[in-house]
Amino acid sequence: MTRETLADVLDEIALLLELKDENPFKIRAYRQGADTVRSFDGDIVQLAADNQLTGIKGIGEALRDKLHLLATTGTLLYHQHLRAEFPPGLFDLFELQGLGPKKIKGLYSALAIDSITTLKTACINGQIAALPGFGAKTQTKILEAIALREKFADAFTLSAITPLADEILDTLRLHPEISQLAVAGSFRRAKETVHDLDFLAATKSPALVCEDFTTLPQVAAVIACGETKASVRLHNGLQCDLRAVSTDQFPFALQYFTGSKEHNVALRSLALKRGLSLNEYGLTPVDATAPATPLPPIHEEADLYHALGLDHIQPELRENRGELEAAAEHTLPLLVELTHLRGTFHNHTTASDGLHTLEAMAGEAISMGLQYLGIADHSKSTFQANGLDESRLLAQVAEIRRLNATWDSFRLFAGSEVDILKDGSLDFDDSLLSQLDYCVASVHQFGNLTEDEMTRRICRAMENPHVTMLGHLTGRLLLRRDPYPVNHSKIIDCAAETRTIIELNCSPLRLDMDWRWWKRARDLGVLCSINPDAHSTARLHHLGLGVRVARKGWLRRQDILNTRPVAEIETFLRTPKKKR
DNA sequence: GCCGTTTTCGGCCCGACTGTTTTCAGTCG
Repeated sequence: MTRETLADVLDEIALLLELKDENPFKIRAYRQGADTVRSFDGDIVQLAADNQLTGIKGIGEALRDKLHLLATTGTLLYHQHLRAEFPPGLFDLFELQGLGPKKIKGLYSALAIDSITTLKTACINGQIAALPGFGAKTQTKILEAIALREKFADAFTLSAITPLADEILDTLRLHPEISQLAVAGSFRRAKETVHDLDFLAATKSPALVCEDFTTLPQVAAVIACGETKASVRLHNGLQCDLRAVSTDQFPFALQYFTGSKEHNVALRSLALKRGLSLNEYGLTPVDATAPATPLPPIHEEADLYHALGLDHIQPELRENRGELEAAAEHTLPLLVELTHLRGTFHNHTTASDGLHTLEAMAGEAISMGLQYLGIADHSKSTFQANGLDESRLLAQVAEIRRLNATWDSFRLFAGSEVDILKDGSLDFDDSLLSQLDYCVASVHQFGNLTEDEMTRRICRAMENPHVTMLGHLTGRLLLRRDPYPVNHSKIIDCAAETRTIIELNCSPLRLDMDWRWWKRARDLGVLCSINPDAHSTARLHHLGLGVRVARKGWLRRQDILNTRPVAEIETFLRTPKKKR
């Protein structure tokens, strides 16, 4: 039983209850339960098995008992019974844009439509347009949604759409009727993948701005265009929304459209407790007749948070994972910034599978204003990446020592990305590792082990006194390859115990360890190293992406090894691991 | 189903757009 399974079952129950037209708040409770399970800091599967799920916000008696049953027996009768009422293919229909529970249920009961295939056939035969509540347009839109799903099943990674977002921002900035402009949504919150881009414009001519937005050269199709809102689909399949508001409304709208939905729901509840109603246009007293305490003027987002008695919450933190409570108690973290970084570890050169030489990589790091750069080419077992054997590694170490003598205010650290073998032993023996400045240990093979085996294997590697840090913890490639199963809690505990640093690998497809685990690691005193895993000079610049993700994980300057100046790093690496 | 500085019952965030409607339901964010 895994955390994902627990959460998926709760989500599926929510869907089934929606189909049954159940109480929407009950449905929400299951959804929130699923979110809580996914984001819980700790071994929630074990807690559920031990029936220890008490005092967790969002999980009450009913969910606690159901999760306990699931974790101990692997199934849940309540879920099974609900499931038996509907065919399994119905779930796929929820992925189609424009179809929700009501319509799906209507399709099922009227035409026995129970899969995307049967739906497509019914559309082509014109049966959908004839149904009450449906029509010709709906039928066309369903066919479009099916085609869209076939073509673009995936979300987009944060880094993949950053240039596109910038491009559109640059164009919109030239619009004479737009006075303020921003991207909001999950992009602004630095989610690792995003489904759309949300643009927000302040203007006196909202309808005109919306219309002009739909004529951008990147636009392939217009989904909707109204007086204050427009939605388009770009040529690459990405949906982009624009909201046009007044200058006065801008800070409220920016907060609102940045989300997350969960953060906003919680924030609006908080406002209600203060007798205030919050929406994208303003903050107003619920009871207009009651004597109003005057609200401070709100010119920017920070003013809005202050008006609700909170410290300003940075966009990356707005996931309803404790940031509202921390803002009320004035204990929000002072988040790390790109300018804090002094160097970075885990980078490749032409010696293994990198594109650029030692000198070129060092040159780029120097031009970026860094004080040091850690080299960590692959070890011999990763033969497909031209991993270095003992003699080639020692030659590289000698070369690094020679180069270091040529610089006054920059240095390379000689390391290795040493393979963690199947049993948790390392690709090089201790006598060789002890000659390096540092060592990154990573898994590159046998990704199909069980969670227990994988966790034990990684923990064994961390117990080695020469392993400075753990590389890309789960091996995931966003939207391409699932993470291999590991018990994050146990690995973080082991890292704390063995004083092993965990890498935040900021290669755009990895962003691994996942941001959801960093706060826990940080609280246990585990240090983070933001590493680009750069295979070329250009990829060193992914450090900026790494900082955004680190911020999302609540990390401060002091939580990150490579914010330290070079002299401190030298001392740190010379200090025996146990005393670090 | 969850929750509590309106506390064990009665609330639970809020608005825009579309399509099929003739006053509004459904979906989305």
